[in-house]
Amino acid sequence: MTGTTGAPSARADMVRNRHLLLAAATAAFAECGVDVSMGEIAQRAGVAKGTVFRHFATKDDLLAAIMLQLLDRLIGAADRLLEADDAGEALREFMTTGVESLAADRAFCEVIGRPSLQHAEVRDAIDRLCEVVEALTDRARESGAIRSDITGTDIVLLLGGIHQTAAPLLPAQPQAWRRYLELAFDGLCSADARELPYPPPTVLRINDPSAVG
Amino acid sequence: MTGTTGAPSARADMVRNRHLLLAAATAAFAECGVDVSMGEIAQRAGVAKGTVFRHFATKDDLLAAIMLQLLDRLIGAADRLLEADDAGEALREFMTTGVESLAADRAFCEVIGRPSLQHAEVRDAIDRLCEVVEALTDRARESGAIRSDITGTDIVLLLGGIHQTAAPLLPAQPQAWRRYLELAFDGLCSADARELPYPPPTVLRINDPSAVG
Amino acid sequence: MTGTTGAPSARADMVRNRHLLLAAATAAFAECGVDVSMGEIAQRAGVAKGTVFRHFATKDDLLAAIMLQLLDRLIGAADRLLEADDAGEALREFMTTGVESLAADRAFCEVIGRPSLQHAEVRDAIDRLCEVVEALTDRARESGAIRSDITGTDIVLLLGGIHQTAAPLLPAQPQAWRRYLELAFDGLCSADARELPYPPPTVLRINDPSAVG
Amino acid sequence: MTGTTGAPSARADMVRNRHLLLAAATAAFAECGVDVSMGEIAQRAGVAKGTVFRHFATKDDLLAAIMLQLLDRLIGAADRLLEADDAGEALREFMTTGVESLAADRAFCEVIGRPSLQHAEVRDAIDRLCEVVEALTDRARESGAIRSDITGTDIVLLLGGIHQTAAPLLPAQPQAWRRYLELAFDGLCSADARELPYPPPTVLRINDPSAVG
DNA sequence: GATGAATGAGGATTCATTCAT
DNA sequence: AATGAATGAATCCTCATTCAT
Repeated sequence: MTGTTGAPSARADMVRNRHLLLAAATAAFAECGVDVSMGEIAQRAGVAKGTVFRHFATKDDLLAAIMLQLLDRLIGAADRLLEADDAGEALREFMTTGVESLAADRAFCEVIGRPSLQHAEVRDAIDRLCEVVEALTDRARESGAIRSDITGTDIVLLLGGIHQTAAPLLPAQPQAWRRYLELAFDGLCSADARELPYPPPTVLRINDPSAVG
Repeated sequence: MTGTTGAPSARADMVRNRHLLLAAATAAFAECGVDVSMGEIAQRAGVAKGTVFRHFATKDDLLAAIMLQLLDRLIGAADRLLEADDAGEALREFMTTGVESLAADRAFCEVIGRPSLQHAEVRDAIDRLCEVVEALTDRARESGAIRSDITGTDIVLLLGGIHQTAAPLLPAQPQAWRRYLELAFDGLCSADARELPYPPPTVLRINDPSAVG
Repeated sequence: MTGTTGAPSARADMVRNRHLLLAAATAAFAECGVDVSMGEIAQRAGVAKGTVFRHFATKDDLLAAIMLQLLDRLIGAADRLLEADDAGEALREFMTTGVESLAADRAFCEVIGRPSLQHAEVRDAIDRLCEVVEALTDRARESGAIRSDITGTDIVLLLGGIHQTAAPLLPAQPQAWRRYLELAFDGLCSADARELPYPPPTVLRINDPSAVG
Repeated sequence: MTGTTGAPSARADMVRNRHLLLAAATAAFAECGVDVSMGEIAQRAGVAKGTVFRHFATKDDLLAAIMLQLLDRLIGAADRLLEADDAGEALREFMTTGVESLAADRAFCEVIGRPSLQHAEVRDAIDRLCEVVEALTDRARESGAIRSDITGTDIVLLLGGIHQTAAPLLPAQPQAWRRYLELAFDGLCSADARELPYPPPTVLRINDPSAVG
């Protein structure tokens, strides 16, 4: 019956702190970029600096945890949309969710290529995301909703690209990404276009020069 | 007879150092992001730390100088392409040049929204770039090469977005951006698509919340 | 039973460090002037550089803290002497204490007109000092111990002046200030002298050109 | 006939530059204190930084040269006043000149105890100043204008002390030193006072602990 | 002799991380 | 497990001084 007693156990406190920290860090990174200090994050979470390090041994670990959160959310969304009737619409919805998530997070662009993304867990999550999006994309392709030479990894990559396209506008026009999402989607649909000039990425090994794919 | 003397003047050395520095800084920022230290840049350029500051009073000034370099290159390219016969092809060529330039520069994404971009010169260069690309886009639109609801600022923004899309792949596949450039271009051409859901940006005032355009 | 535990608490250590730092900084500023580096001060206090900044956010804050220390000591001394029977002797004693305190501090002269003296706390302390010394002076004047045209602010200013007079001698003759204190006091007592040629300062707003008093 | 030709010789230029520099440095030190940079001084003098160093090998040398200038002026003044009829008035006039000179120079107080004052030339000038002021003081003492236990070195030291007394007021009340000069003079005249409690300084070896006088 | 570019030691300050309580 | 004080490496930047032209 652990967890049902009135007084919060030390364990429960820890869980709560972890959530507090994750939330505070997400907000801090989103607003200020990856250069926010651990001190600022601790302050936002209302805990002492030492507590941050008890939960996340290094700043990179914290960053990784946040990325993991985002990735898990996306994986979940993609998973659910696998059940949808209209495969094309499902893909579009997934991308909407994806770009919207990124749009709230100034850190994402900065974080690409940081050591944090070399955390095994993050890499695994990216792999899983690519897999499920691959499935989503297969269905859309098979249903004729998108052209034939688009892969799931393309879709995953486009999320960041679309976000970046709109990024400079976001402070003034927080919804501007919708324009570029649609534009990208139109590209994905143009069935009559000649084939894309460069082979699709097979694996997504971020910043890993050994993965000459 | 200026410039024909054999011995390098102090002035000539200074110009050389400035070039050395600009090159070293471009490379350093591209590889390591905006957080490379001025010391690292000095070392790469083979000069003392003080010399960096003699040429660029602050780190932001150096960053601005580099951005200016990039912007000027793009402005020049766009200017020249204004003379081309095939307006659609000209636009595509401009975008190719643009994305290629960005692809060499990891700092670009990070730099969006930094104070350096509030340097008047940088803002002016962005304005000029938008203007000339607007002209380029007008011609392409009028010739029917691209759909009617695309503006020059869209194009400028897409440069960064396309680059970002491919960015995670670049260490392993340095040409991967070509795929996403083509994909984006297909989007620009899909004449039968419904109109884009969000109005085009009118001005590009990076990170300026007052510019609700 | 607070304070009776054997092991020194972190808090107690901090207080000790703060005292160590204040002492080290006072000595360092006194010996070397305001240009001693924070590093030197840290070293003298036997702590790391970061610790100095944890206690005093900027060098000016540290300087202000030291000045505050000195001022508080003087205010306390003046306060106590307000109770003395012989008003003239009380004033003389206060000045003795004052000059003696300054004599240990080479930084005092340099610090006049530095931003640190614009710290509100320091200004307030100077105001308070002037007030209590004004009272001390009033009593001395009323008792006929000093001439009629001398104000408390004159006295406060004289402290620095007497110290400065002897300053060049202090390394070789640490007590030399006593000679000039006595000389100044004789000036304060010369009842038969004609009135001083320039009006007394009303307020002491150090380095504030707007305070044309 | 050197120096009478129309075209300025290199030598004449150098002399002019030296004067320019001395003037600029005096003004700069007076306004900003000893921490003005050599660059600022060069700029004020309208010459390049290298030129400053050709004339004054180090910053301390420049500081010494300026102090020398001031000391020479004071020596000259004292010399001339040796001829005056009223010995007491002559001393008072000398002190007026002296304090006035110091009042224009924020650097003076800061410079006491700097290595620059250990320049042999500066020490010699101080010795000469003390000598001639000693003579001036002797005459005043003999004429009964001042008390018997005051020496020339006392007078020289008082110059700095009187200046310092008024220093905090000078930005707002540039003439305030007159008040404290008069006050000091009254002290010097109080014939009925008991003897000063500490022996007079015999030599003035600024900041030289070996000169236990 | 004058110039001003280059040097590099040194300074204030920040911040991730460690550790005693 | 939480705290927050201490650490010290790293950063940007300044400035006296040197030196090639």
